[in-house]
Order: sequence, then structure tokens, then C-alpha cells
Amino acid sequence: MLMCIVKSHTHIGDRIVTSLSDATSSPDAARSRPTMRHVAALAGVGVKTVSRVINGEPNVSAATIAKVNAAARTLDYQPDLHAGNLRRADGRTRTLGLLVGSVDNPFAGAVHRAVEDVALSRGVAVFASSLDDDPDREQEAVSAFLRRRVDGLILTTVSGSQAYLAPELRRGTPVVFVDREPAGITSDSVVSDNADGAALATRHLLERGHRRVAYLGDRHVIQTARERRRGFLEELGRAGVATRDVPVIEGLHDEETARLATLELLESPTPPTAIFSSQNLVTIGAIRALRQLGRHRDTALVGFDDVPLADLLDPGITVVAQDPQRIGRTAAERVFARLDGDHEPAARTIVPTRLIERGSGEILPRGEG
Amino acid sequence: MLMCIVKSHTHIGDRIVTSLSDATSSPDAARSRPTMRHVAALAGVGVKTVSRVINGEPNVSAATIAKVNAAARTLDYQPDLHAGNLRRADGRTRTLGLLVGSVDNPFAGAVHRAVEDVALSRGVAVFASSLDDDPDREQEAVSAFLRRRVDGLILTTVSGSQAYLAPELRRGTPVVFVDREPAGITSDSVVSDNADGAALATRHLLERGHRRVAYLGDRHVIQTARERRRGFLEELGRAGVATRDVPVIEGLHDEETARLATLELLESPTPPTAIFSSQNLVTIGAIRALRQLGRHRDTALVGFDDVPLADLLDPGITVVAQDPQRIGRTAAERVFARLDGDHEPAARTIVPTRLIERGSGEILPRGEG
DNA sequence: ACCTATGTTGACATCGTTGTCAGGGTGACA
DNA sequence: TGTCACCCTGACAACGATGTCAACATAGGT
Repeated sequence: MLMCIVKSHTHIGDRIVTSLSDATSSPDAARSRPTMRHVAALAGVGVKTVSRVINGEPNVSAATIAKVNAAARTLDYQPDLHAGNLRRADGRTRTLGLLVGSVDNPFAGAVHRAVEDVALSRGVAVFASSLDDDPDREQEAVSAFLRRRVDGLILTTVSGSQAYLAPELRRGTPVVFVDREPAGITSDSVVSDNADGAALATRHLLERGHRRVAYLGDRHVIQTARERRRGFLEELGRAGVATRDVPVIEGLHDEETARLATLELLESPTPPTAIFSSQNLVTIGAIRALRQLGRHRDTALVGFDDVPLADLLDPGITVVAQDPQRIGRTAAERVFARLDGDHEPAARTIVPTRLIERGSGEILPRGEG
Repeated sequence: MLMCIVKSHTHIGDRIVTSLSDATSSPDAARSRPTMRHVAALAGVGVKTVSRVINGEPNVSAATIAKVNAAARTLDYQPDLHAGNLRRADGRTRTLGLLVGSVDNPFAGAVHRAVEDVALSRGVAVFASSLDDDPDREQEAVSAFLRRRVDGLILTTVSGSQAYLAPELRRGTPVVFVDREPAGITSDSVVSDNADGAALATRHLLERGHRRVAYLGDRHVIQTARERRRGFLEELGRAGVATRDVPVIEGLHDEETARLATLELLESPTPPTAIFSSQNLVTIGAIRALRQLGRHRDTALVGFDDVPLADLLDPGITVVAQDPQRIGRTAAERVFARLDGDHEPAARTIVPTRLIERGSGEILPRGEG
């Protein structure tokens, strides 16, 4: 039982015959990946018919469907999605590119998971990459996504301008910015209300009588970091606190830099009675410093973005929690809405933040506690 | 300035002329994605020459390179990686499929990040999916990866057998199993020594005099859960503890089920003096239950797999930590080694675990503390 | 028996790219 | 001046699939 495949060429009369031994047992056949032509040959039908069966198109007889399916199963045939896409009318790769801060950050993990869930329900696979707040990585990740012809992009960005995406947007590729808003370009975005959340946290501390409140922030290039700083300072201003002497420490991007900065802050001549930390890793660094100096029970702390197990610490960590799950879901839904033909103007979706009181934010200023 | 593209057909003398208006300004041109033909036409060279420039092939004059690059930039041309792959000799998509427990689990996040780092250094993009310990999801995720022709697979699995991957393995696709070992098939795997780690945790508790030690485990279908249970029970056996009355609770898969099971356990007539929880979410659930009943200072707890902020809790949570970062890195390196032609027999790489004492595991049995 | 409507099927061009190959230009050397 | 080698270049087929279209078989109506 020898199976032959005839590849016809355009030159009339010129034919090349490629013979394969029995596809079910020969190592040769097993080594190369079966194509539709192999399935067609084994089933004794044309390739187009195989295509019809694989894609569930109508007008194929039941007997033919059975033959083709049997052949496909025998050969362990897997259609090549990308080859199909080359010719397919809609040109969709059923693939999405997701760029987050870092895939091992809990916030990003939650966003990712939500995006995946929406994508999965539509048979779309997700490329995930970590930004690491590096503009070069941003460029390379986006470029890698586009070279792979993703149907849509969900991006956390850090470079000064995303204008480089303008041509791609014009071609109709949906781009949704998450967590941080884009610059130099207009497109959908899904973000927390950073300034408002920061103001909320700040007001919470002010209401408890704190006047020396310190700000621990991420690098200034990061849009949300600027927003949170703004919300913090504006709230102080509204309360009539002179912002000149307020300790504003920026450029913190991981636990360790945050811990060291907090140590320095607490050991200064006039340490703050309360701290607002503007990011989850910074919050953790601040907690470590407070513990290290035994000051965690007399220095108030409110963090922006929730921290794992924050409720199990003593005191529990009061935070302005974002809703990463909802951010991710909403972003994915926007991408798919665009793919489904939504041509509304670009919209900014603001996902509310929520203050969760757990103890650390309710500590009163020293001398009044 | 009108740019024309001539598509020659095979029929001699039959030519179709497609005219595009100026590609730099017309909305028409901007809407469709530029191909090599567009770039070639604008640069006034052949497509193959464009291909050479884009891929950095040698033997192209400096002047031509400049012309092509200028045209590519003007049109914002992005090569289609998948179209190229169709013809390219090695057939590599520079893409990898990663299946983890859930992308929002900290263990999985760390594995993912490590895989990404290795992949990025080789220009390979990563598809990430969540397994959710659902055999159907496993099948669908693998199938989705294969239809997209990933170069390699890194898989956490849950179905009873991975024999369905045999044909794919025969075709030479590298498959590396992480965290859990495969069944029904032989391929590379990178895992923690689960039985050994569990025994380590158990011994730690036994050495401190505990005799009523409870086991809180994940679902029995999960290979690592079985291994950890085995290590636990074997260590009890070695210490001469009768395993008949040992509370072994299985089937816990999230914080809440673990919390409820722990509550029930602690409220039984003869509660354990120590708990071994075999997974990070289960550990967290157990912590919550212990706190809830105020028993966290008199009931010892050792968890398998580290928990975020475990060192900041009071007491700190003693764990047998895995090294997810190393597991991910090693798995990715194995995939690339296979792709680079390594044909050694399949190997199981065991990444050591490490007991981290933080307090909860050093609590002595009641009446002796 | 004849025509038409409908269902089934496969040949062929095509998607965007790369491999092959052959043709032409240039410079070195005899 | 002729030969040869080398560099540059582009026409063409091919990769694995789908869209188009025409051919054919079958059934139904006259």
C-alpha cells in the first residue's frame, strides 16, 4: 500500500511525482508534517474538499466528510492557521498581543488572565510580553507583535510617544492602551483614575490629622506615576498643606529601592507621620522599611494598587485598590468590539478605584494616637 | 506621482495592472498593509532584493540597501513573519507555546517571566495560556499552539495521558513539561522534587515533636499533588507515625476551599498540632482559617511553594520554596537546545527545593511550647 | 426526453514571502 | 582584448492554505 502525491506544475505536461510510503507507519511520513494535500491523497479527494471539511463548510456529502476526517485523524493533521490566513478573506490570525509591566507582577497577571478569558471565548490566542518600563522593549515587543500580524494590541507603554503606531491604527488594527494612557496618538484606553485614587488616599490620611505626609513614587517617565503624584499634591493643596516641604521621592521601581528610600526618609530629622506609596512594589518596600525600624505601628501607610496578602499583615495594609481583572476584561472587549466593526471615536474607559481600610491607613499621627 | 504595481500572471501576455495612488498620502494606500511588492515598486527594485535587504542578506549594494530601507520606512512596512515561514528553509515561526496553571498565579508568573527572558534573547515570542487544571483546556491550548505552528511547547498538564503528543514529538517539535511530569509519553521535564520537598517539610515538623500532622492537598488528578502526598506519608512512615489516623484532606484547589477545610479540621475533636499544606493557594487558605480561629500562634504550618510576603506575616510562614524562575529558565533552555539539534534522550531535570524557616513551621506542639 | 435547479467536487490562481537559478555588469588577470 | 570570477539583481516556483469558478451528477418539473 503505497500512497502517492502528485504535484502538478503550471508547465503543461510537466509533472513531478513525489511518492510517500504509507503515511500511517513509515518514519519518513511521520517526520514531515502532513498538509492538506496528504490528507486529500489519503482520503482520495481534492484539497479543496479537505479544506471544506476542516472548516465545516456546507455542501459536502456525509460520506466524504467521514473519509476526510478519518484521513485527518490517521495523519494527525493540524491545519496551518497562518497559511490559511494568507488567503482567507478576513485575514485574521486570531491572535492578540498583550504588553504588560511584567508578567510576574500580580497586577499584570490579573490583567493578563482577564484578557485571556475574553480571548479564549473567541478562539483567540494571546502573546504576552513584559515591558520592564523600557522604551526599547516597548518598540521591540510591538514590532514583534505586528510582524506576527496580531489582530489587535493591548499595550502598557512607557516611551514618550506612541505616534509610531499611527500607520498601524490607520490600517485598522485595534490598539487599546491599558493602565497608562498613550501620548502623541489617540486610541482607546482603559485606565484607573490615578489622580483621583491618589487624592482619595491622601484625603484619607489628611482626615486622620496627618500633615507630614510623604510621597513615594515610581519613575517620572511613567504616566500613571505622574498622575498619582499630581493627585497627591493637588489634594494636599486643597487641604491647605504647604507642598513645599512635603517629601516627594520619585524614581522608585522595585522593592529594594523603595525600602532604601523609605529608610532614609524615616531616619531624617523630621520623618513623616504618614506615607503614600504609589505602586505595589513600592508599598512592599515601604512595609519592609517600616518593619525594619519598628515603625509600622506608628506610621500610617496607604498604598496605591493592592498587595497580595495585605489583609493578613499586622497592621493590614490600607490601599487604593485598582481592579486589574476588570481593566483586562474591558480592554479585551474593546479590542473585539473594534474588530467587530465598532467605529466610534476612541474612548477612555476609567475603571474606578476603591479604598480598602485595613489598619495601616488608619494609624493616627504620633502624639494623637 | 502615481505608483503602479504590476502583477504578472502565468498566462503569457496576460497582465493585470493594479494601480495605487501615491502610497505616502492616499488613504487607500494607508488602509491596506504594504507588502514587499509595494516596497519594491516604490524603491524601483525587485521583490527579492527587498527580501534580501529586510533579512540582511549579503551581496546587495549600499545604494540599493538605502533605497529599500527608505521605501520600507516610508510605507511603514512590517514583514509578514508567517508568510516568510511558509517558504523559509527552517520553517521556524520563532514562537513558543507556554501552558501554566494560571497566568495570575505567582508561581506561574515567575515561570513565565523566566521563559520570556530566555525566549526574548533569541527573538522568540511566547503564547501563554492558563490550564486551570482542566483537561479540556489542556487539549485546546495545545491544539491552538500547534495550529499556530509554535517551534516548541512548555507545558503544565493535567490530563491523564499526554500520549496525544506522540505524533508531534515524532515530527521533532520539542516539548518540555514543567512543574508536573507527563504520563503515557516520554519527553523532557523540569520539575521540583515534590516528594522530597514534602518529606523535608514533614521531617521539619516531626523534628519539633509534632505527631498529629495534617495534610492539605490539591486534587488527586494532579501529579505533583500525588507526589507531595506520597512524600508526606512516607516521611511519617519513616518516623514510625501510624498513618492511619493522619488527616489527609485532598481536592483543595483554591483559597476558599482550603480555608473551609482547615476550619473544619481545626474544629474537629482532635485537631492537628501542625499542618502541611501542599500548594500556595492552599497555604493561604490555611493561614486565613488559622487567623480566623486565632490559632496561628499555636498551630505549626509549613507550606509547599512560597507565598508572597510570607516573611512579613506574623508568624512568618515557613515554606518549602520551589524555584520557579529556575524552572522556567531551564525549561526554555531545554526547548532551545532541542531546536539547536540536541538529540540526547529525554531528561528529567530536578530543580531543588529549599526549606525557608520563618516562624510558622517552628511552632512547637501545644503543651511543649 | 429535455431543461433547470441544486448539490458536490476539484482545478487553478492567489495570499506574502523565500529559495533557486540564470543573466548581466565589473574588475582582475593573462 | 578575451576569459573568468565575483557581485548584484530579478523572474519564477514554491510554501500550505482558501476563494473562485466551472464541471458534473442528481432530482424534479414539464
